[in-house]
Amino acid sequence: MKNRLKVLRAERDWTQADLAQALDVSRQTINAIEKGKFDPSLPLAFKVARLFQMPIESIFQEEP
Amino acid sequence: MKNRLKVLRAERDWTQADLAQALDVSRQTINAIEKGKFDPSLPLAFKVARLFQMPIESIFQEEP
DNA sequence: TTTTGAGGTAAAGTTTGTTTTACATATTAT
DNA sequence: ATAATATGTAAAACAAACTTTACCTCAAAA
Repeated sequence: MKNRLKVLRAERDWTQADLAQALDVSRQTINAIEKGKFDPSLPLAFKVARLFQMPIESIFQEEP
Repeated sequence: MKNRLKVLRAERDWTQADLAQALDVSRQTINAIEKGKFDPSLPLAFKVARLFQMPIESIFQEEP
């Protein structure tokens, strides 16, 4: 799975720590997701979508 | 998280085993998700959405 | 009335997601 | 040039997702 977290963060000038706090997860979790180490859980993906107010599919995408 | 798997299955007259096979997971996984025992992973949610050709949010919903 | 198919469940085990702590490197501000 | 902030990473531990095996109940079919 690819994701646009880094870009969405940049658009808002948020740090990984900022995003982590907004989502109530650790900064390492954000870093790991951004670096593709693992995918978020579905509940966390929903929180991300709600935070950015866009569909999950426009933030996370299956890799071809 | 709530989900509409049971209804989507029923509309297609699919068994839990049918759906499990289509998604390449075990029947117990489908049963557990339908019964709310746990949420699917994000990759599995994407497979479900692709199979039913609808957005993740129209299949899975955060509980109020 | 026996068999079959569908759904529910449980235990044990593996894999994946997440936290905490900790440190290292890079970038920015003073 | 130094200090502070942002990012990358790693290990250990725990939690959640998923598999396999196995068994049980119920309803419908044969």
